[in-house]
Amino acid sequence: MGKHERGWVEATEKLTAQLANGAEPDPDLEEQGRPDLAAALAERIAADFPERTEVCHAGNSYDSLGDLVVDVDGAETFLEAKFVASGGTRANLGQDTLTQFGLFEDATAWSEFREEIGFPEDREALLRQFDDYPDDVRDWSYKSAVYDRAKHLKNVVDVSRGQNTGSRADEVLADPDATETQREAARIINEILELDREEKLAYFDHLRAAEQNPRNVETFAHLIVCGYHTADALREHFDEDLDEIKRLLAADAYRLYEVNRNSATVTDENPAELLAGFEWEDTRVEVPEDGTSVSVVTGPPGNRRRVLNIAYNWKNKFQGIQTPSMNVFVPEA
DNA sequence: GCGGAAGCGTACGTTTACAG
DNA sequence: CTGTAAACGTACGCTTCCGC
Repeated sequence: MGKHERGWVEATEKLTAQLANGAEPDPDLEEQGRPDLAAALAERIAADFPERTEVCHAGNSYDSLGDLVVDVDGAETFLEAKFVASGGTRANLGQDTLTQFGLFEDATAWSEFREEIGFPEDREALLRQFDDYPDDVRDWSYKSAVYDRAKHLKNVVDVSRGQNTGSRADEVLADPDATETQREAARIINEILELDREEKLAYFDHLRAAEQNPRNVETFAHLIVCGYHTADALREHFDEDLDEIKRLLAADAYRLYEVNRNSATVTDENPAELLAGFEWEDTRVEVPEDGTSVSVVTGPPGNRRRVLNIAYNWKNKFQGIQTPSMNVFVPEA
């Protein structure tokens, strides 16, 4: 959900609370929010908590977890509500999230690491090897100079929608009918892909050598599993709330509700079940020798479990070009 | 046990909004 | 305008399943 959508989301959350309390819904909120989704969620809360005495909107207040708090005779359950357009609860995070939130001590951020090893210069040198760029590609003083040229190389090898750029480059190189220009573009694409892979492996070597902060790793994992999927949400809850989250999970007092924006279907998830059997001991980020994603693992040697997978990716164009990012997945089983 | 279909997790692309 | 975060879409490719 985009940051631009906070407005209607919050209005819808507040409406949900009013409806679940059997109160008259505020017309302003009905105007700003999605009354249909609020009604669906309120109905579901009513069904799940028939003995409720009150539902409060917790808001985005920094000292409260969840979006809604259901009171049943003084016992509170915290609900995090997500309004989604399609399935999947994965998070996309900024490229430097793990170092920003102190999962590693004294480790260089990914963005900074690339600068230090001269990745941008190496990439530029590779892009400069092609000399048939159109006139409108921007000057090297713009970051977009890289994007424009990469885009052009993709056009030259003719990558179709959804096609993996590297596989297409391989096809071109294997095609006896490909032109020299196409081969040159394909070769450069592949060299940049390789450069990026090397860069990631080198960064992982760096991460592997760094000290970790187990408490921060544990906090990060809990927040992700509990539905805090944006940098802002992580920031709001990072420092203070781990113990509270663990208390709520142990007391089975925390739920995630997902409302589909199109169908108004409500599904729920109990993070406590997702984490059932986890022993929060020796929690750390496992950084593989040969991959481009890391895992948060926890538990003693005999009962080591994977909590999250975190992939280091670039969105847009192809790997090594435009938007470095981290995709977070909760492994299925 | 073999080849193809189906299922599924992930890799990575596009779109959109917004800050500066 | 440029740069970027985040939501969302989609298909690759690794299993697993299944008919033979």
